[in-house]
Amino acid sequence: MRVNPKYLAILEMVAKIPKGNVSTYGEIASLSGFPRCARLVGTALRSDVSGPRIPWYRVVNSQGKLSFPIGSPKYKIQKQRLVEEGVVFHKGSIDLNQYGWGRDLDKALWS
DNA sequence: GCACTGACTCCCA
DNA sequence: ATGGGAGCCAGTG
Repeated sequence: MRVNPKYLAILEMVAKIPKGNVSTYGEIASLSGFPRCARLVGTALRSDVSGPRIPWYRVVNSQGKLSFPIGSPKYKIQKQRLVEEGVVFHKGSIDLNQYGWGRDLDKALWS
């Protein structure tokens, strides 16, 4: 009810994002079994507003930025939340290469 | 039931 | 780097 099973997968995935890390909509979509359905993730999160239990703020777009208009209440909240978890905003953007979920490993290999 | 919109992403000019 | 177009699925009028 309220949410389709698909959403549950997405929400679960979001909930699995390690603290101090962030992920992208596309990433979540793929990991939850819906490649190219980034919008579904957004819709799912939006629909799941009912659940403060989901760390939706750990989800950012592929540009490493928040998907809300700058200055928007949600933007501020999300940003603050991330900062509190140790995520650093670099010029208004997050370094996915460093905080992206799963990217950190790649980075280690690359360095 | 159709059409538009939206917390997106990718690809090409 | 920037902008436009297509693709994806659900929610809403």
